[in-house]
Amino acid sequence: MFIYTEELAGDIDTCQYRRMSNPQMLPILEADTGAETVPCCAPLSRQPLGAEDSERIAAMFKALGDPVRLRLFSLIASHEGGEACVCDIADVGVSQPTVSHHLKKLRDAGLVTSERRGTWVYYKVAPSVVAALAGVLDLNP
Amino acid sequence: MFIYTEELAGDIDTCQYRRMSNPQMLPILEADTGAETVPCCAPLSRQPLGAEDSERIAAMFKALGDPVRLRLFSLIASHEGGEACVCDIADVGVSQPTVSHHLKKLRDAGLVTSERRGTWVYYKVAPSVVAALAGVLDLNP
DNA sequence: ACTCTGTATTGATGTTCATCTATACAGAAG
DNA sequence: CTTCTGTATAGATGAACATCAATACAGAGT
Repeated sequence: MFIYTEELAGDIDTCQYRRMSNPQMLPILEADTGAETVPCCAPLSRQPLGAEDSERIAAMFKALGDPVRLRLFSLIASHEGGEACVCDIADVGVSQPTVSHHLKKLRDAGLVTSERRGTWVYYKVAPSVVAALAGVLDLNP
Repeated sequence: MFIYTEELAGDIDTCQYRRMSNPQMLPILEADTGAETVPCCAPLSRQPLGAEDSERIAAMFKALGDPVRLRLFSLIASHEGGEACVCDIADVGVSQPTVSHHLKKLRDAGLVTSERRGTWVYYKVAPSVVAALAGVLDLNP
């Protein structure tokens, strides 16, 4: 399932890996930049997370830990191109300011990025961040 | 990455799937029973989650959304056999009642199960639940 | 300039939550 | 039965959070 760079495995918590289904290396960079790459860790079944890694990764899980945010995220992810206008996904049963608040939280967690195009704002998933999160959960490295 | 039962895909949110890396079907059952099987959904990039599915799955992400709980979970998952005594993982910087509190939350979320053996209590991961969570995050179905 | 629509921010409010101390419970060993 | 150790529960407290109404901001069109 995982191809894991063994030279880093026992050395430090933060290390590189790549998924077989999405074979791209993930260099270590800042998460909240919304860039292509993210810092991540070995699957949880490999080695326990350190205190700092736990903080960083838990923040991403926490962002998905609200039903409204998870729904918004899934609406973005399942939209064509992994991108959606706010106007397309705003109907989740809460007020418009609350939708905006939750989208900001998803953005701050590095799970989505936003871009204004004229009147509308488009949100898209940050694929490698999410792949890294899924990788952390992988129990069969 | 995913083999997805297409006959259910467009029909309803809750549907069956299996992972290629862990090729076992996951029939639909209760999550908090701690059983082998869990109810889960298509990857988020397939279709948006419904309101009820969002509640259920967000509860699992929320359980991993605290640094202490994520560390405890990783300590359990990375222990040999995916199982650990509380005494082995209790050193995460908070008091003993707080550790117990967090372990209960992980158990209530269906992510771990617990078993008393004599004086000690052992916690182990619920693998299919975690695999299902990882599957939900998969962006390349 | 003015207005209209889409999105973000501010400030307030009630709820949830993480944490602690104190205490209770369970099993083992005297 | 009593004591000791490991784990869980109860209750309290301060912080974080989800939500909303009101308001501000940004572009587009008239």
